Amino acid sequence: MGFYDSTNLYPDTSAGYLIRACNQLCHAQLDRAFADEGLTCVQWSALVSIYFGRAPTCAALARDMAHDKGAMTRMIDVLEARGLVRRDRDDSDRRVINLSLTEEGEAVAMRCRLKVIDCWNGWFADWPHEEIATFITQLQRLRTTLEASPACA
Amino acid sequence: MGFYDSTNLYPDTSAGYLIRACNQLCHAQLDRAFADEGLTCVQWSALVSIYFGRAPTCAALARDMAHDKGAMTRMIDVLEARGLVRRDRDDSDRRVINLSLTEEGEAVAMRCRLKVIDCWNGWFADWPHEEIATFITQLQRLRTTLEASPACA
DNA sequence: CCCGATTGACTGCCGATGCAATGATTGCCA
DNA sequence: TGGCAATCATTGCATCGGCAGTCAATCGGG
Repeated sequence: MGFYDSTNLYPDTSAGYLIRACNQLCHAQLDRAFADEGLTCVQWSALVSIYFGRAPTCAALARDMAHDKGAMTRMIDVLEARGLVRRDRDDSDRRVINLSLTEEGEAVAMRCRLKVIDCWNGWFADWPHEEIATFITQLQRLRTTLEASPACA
Repeated sequence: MGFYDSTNLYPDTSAGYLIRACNQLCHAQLDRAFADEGLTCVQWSALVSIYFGRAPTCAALARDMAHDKGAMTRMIDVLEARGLVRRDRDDSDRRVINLSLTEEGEAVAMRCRLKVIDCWNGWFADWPHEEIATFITQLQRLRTTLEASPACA
C-alpha cells in the first residue's frame, strides 16, 4: 500500500533523513554567507517573513517558521536592539505587538536576499528550471501535509 | 540565467525556507512518536546510521548526519549509558573507536523504524509512488551538491 | 453580565548544538 | 628518521531552542 516498507527505508532513501541533511548543510553555508552582515540564517528568515507580510506578530512569525514562541521573543529582542525591527503595540487588540522592519532592517534583508539567490542558483546550476519548479511544488505540498498532521501512529 | 532572481524568491517559493519548515515539522512529529521509547529523532537517526554501516566511528557519524563532532560524542555517551550502543577501540588504529549497536539498540531502532515508515506513508498517502521516487532522487542530488559546495559568494 | 477558555507576549530552566582548543595517534614527506 | 600535518575523540564555553508556567487582554457561552 504505502511507499515505504521494511525493505526500502534506509538513511539514503528516507525523505526525513535527506531533508535533515540538506537543511543542515544549507543552513551552515548561509550562516557563513551572512557572517559579514552579523546575521544568522534564521534571523534573516525572520526579517524576510516580516518584510513580505507573512507574520505581523511574534506568534504568527513563530508559526510561520515552525519555531518556538519563546525563542522568537528573544530573537526579536536581539533584532530590535540592533535597530532592524520595530515593535508597536496594536491599538485594537492590546495583547498584540505588531512587527515591522526599520529602513536598515529592509536594507540588510535585501542585501542578504541577493546572497541567497546566488547560493541557490549555484546549487541548482545543473537543474532544468522545470525540475526545480516541481521540486518546490512538492516541498510546498509536503509542508502543507505536515502542518495539517496532528500526530502519527 | 539562474532560476531565482529578485522577482521570485519569497519565503513560500524558497527551497531553503521550505526545507527548513518541513524539517522542523517532521522532526517535531517524530520526536513525539518516539517519546514512548525515550528516544529523540536525532538519536534514532544515529542508531540507524550505525546499524546500516554508514558510520563505523563517531566522526564518520557526525559527517554522515551533518552534525557537530563534539555534540556527537556526548550523544553517544547517552546512548551508551542506556545500553543501546557499544564502544570498542580499534586495534589497527588506536585513535578510532568503533561503534556498534547492542541487541537492545537494534531492537529499539527497528521498532522506531516501523513508526517512521507509518508516518511517512501517511504523509505521502496522496502521492503517486513515482513522484515520491523522483522527489527522493532530487533530495539526494541536492544533498550531494551541498556537500561538495565549500562556500558561496 | 460574568466566568472559563483562548490567545499573545514574556521568562526561567534544561538539554542540545556549534565552535574552539587539547591530547593522543597516525601518515606523509623531506 | 624526524618533524609536521591530519585525523580522532573528548572537553569547556557560549548560545540557542523547546517546554512549561505566568500575566494580561480578548472572546464566547450561559
